[in-house]
Amino acid sequence: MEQATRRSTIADVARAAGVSKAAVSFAFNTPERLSTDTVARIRDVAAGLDYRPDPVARMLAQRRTWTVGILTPQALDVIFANPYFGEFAAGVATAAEAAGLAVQFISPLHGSLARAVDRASVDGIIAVGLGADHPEIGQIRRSGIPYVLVDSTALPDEPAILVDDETGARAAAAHLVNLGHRSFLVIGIEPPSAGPAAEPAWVTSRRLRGYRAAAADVGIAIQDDAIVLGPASMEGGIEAFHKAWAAGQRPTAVLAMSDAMAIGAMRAARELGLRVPADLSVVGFDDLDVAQYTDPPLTTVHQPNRQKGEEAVRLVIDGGPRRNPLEPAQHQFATHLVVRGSTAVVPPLRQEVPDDKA
Amino acid sequence: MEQATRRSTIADVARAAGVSKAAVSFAFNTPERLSTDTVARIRDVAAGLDYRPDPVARMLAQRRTWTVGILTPQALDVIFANPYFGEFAAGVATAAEAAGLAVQFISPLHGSLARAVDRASVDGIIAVGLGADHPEIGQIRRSGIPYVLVDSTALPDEPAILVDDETGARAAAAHLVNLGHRSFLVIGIEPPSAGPAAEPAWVTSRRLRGYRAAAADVGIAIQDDAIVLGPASMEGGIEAFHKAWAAGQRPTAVLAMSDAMAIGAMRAARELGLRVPADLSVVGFDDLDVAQYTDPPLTTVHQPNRQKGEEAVRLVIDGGPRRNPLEPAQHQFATHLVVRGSTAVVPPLRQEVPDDKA
DNA sequence: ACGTTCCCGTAAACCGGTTTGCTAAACCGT
DNA sequence: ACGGTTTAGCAAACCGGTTTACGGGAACGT
Repeated sequence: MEQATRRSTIADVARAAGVSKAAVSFAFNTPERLSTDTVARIRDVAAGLDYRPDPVARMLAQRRTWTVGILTPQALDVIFANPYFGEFAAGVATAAEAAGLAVQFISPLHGSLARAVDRASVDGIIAVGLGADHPEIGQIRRSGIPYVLVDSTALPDEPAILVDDETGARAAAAHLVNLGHRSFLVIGIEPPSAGPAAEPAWVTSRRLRGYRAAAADVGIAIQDDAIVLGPASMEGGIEAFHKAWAAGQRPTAVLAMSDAMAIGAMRAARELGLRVPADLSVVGFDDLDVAQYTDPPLTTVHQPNRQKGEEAVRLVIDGGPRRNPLEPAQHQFATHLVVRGSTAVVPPLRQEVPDDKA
Repeated sequence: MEQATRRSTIADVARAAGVSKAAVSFAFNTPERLSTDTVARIRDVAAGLDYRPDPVARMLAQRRTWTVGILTPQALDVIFANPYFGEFAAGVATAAEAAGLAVQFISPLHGSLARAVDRASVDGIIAVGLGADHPEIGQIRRSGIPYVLVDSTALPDEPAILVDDETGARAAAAHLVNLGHRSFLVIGIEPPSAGPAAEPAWVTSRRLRGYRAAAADVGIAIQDDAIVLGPASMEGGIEAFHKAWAAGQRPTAVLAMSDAMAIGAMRAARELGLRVPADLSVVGFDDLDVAQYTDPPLTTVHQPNRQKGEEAVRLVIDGGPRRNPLEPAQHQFATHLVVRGSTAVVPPLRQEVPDDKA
């Protein structure tokens, strides 16, 4: 029982093969610099010692980590609770794998995102859902590491993946308006940290603008008390709906800013004896895979979750210090409404609500 | 516009502060070794240069990466398609964060898991869903890195997170049997690689044993043509059900080995005009969060997905070379059936099927 | 006044690779 | 036979930290 046998290093291999460390390195990385049989011999010896170059030492020497980080302001457990993130991460993973990159998650360490960023050894950062005013993005900007912002707002030339939230939201609300709905409940995503919920750039605000625009088209104003915020999860959706209901809201339609919350809202509504969509229409946002499998299938605003992830990797990869200035630093995706079964015409009894508050 | 300003190193700080590199290092890691004002001065200078110790160099010197890896035999995009994995990963993330560890995903790189493992710089590996015969786990064993096996089979003393699959599966099938069902379709998870689907240790086999045991209690045998395999995703469930249906299977109940597949199966059944649970009962496995939100809510076998992840981290953390031998290397979790709305008594018309094949 | 201890800080080795000259031998054409 | 070019391989610097061994001086005990 020898104790945890120290892994063999490049020096061991060099010694055993009677060559220099450099030769061993070449044998693996630049074989054409050596004669074929030397390469073969070295590789044999290496295999015999089952030598495996230490990835960390390699990273240090090359000053590349071959890793991209996904940065999130929330703890990973809340992040993973929302399938949206899974789909986005799947996209990141796909593109990363193609580029030979590993994926690492960076989330607050003992409450501090800054600490986590410091600890992280990555070649690029994909920051999702950080408000533009978030202090950490300043830290990242200074650090010189390539990064890309996702689902947040960015300076005009800052690398970012954007989505046309407003148009999508507007389509969602317009759809409901066309079905005769006039009484809405908006379920929004609360901002990650304690930041002011009203930062005009936050996703919630953008989508809200869309909702309001469509409502305004028929002379309806969405009051502040018809807006309830919560975490983007199914539980969050349940709580949000119950809270609104308890506060006396009796909407005929729900505009949820995330499918997870929409699903939760449907559930909560059903618990309260409402049928969806007969008594209550619900529209989500994201178009998750599951949205097709809920019952009723969820009407929602489609955004290309996986593609966003893939594109983010691409942007961050050649988004180094001196990017090709011809290539756009930002990539905006379109959104569109997908009508499924969770929306229907306004229930007859509620149809005539001449004024919002008469 | 100076070019990508090189980040300041420990040497820069040392020079600027008029001390040695060692002092700088101490100032951050072992401040008590220095006088308080020296520490303060160094920290000031460091802050001024916004010095941030290079995590990679630190890893090399300490020979610790402060990272755990989650190893999966499938590509990450398919992994993330199953919410089960998200919940498990959430558990891992929670425990990792508490221990100050980062989380990295290790999945096949250009088709090779071995290559991915070599590239990965982690202190411990959580391998999920690898068959015990998978060659890579040999590689991991040899590498000396602490690891823990999840959802696979392990040698008696090998660190592993286990789940009582058989009991849970048996409960699921027994529930259906009690409702009068006699004609089943089993939807199983296909093994990751091209390995023989029949490796007796694979999850699918364990759960199948449970199903068969309960069926045998009433003299029913589940034939091989009543078993259909597919990837553990909603799409996989849809395809599986359609395939079975096309092959002439007309079960009154479906035993799915994953909730994702169960949800897909419900969907497929509905497309074929079957009502769940009136015409067809469906039982899943996993008890995902979403299982509560499908309609009908899914009857399923509960397993503690998040806890499994948390416990895996714990095991791998102090599962180093010389673990405390008193502590168990393996941790087995119990399972139990959660009855919701997707199961009901067998439809009257199908009630009398005297012999399986008369 | 002197040996001992303690405190503070330094120099240098080290972690395990990669990469940059550089040299000695082989090859080449004339 | 000879200068010029390849080719194959080596030595050493380097990446950016951590850690061990050691030394100088102040404080302490007697």
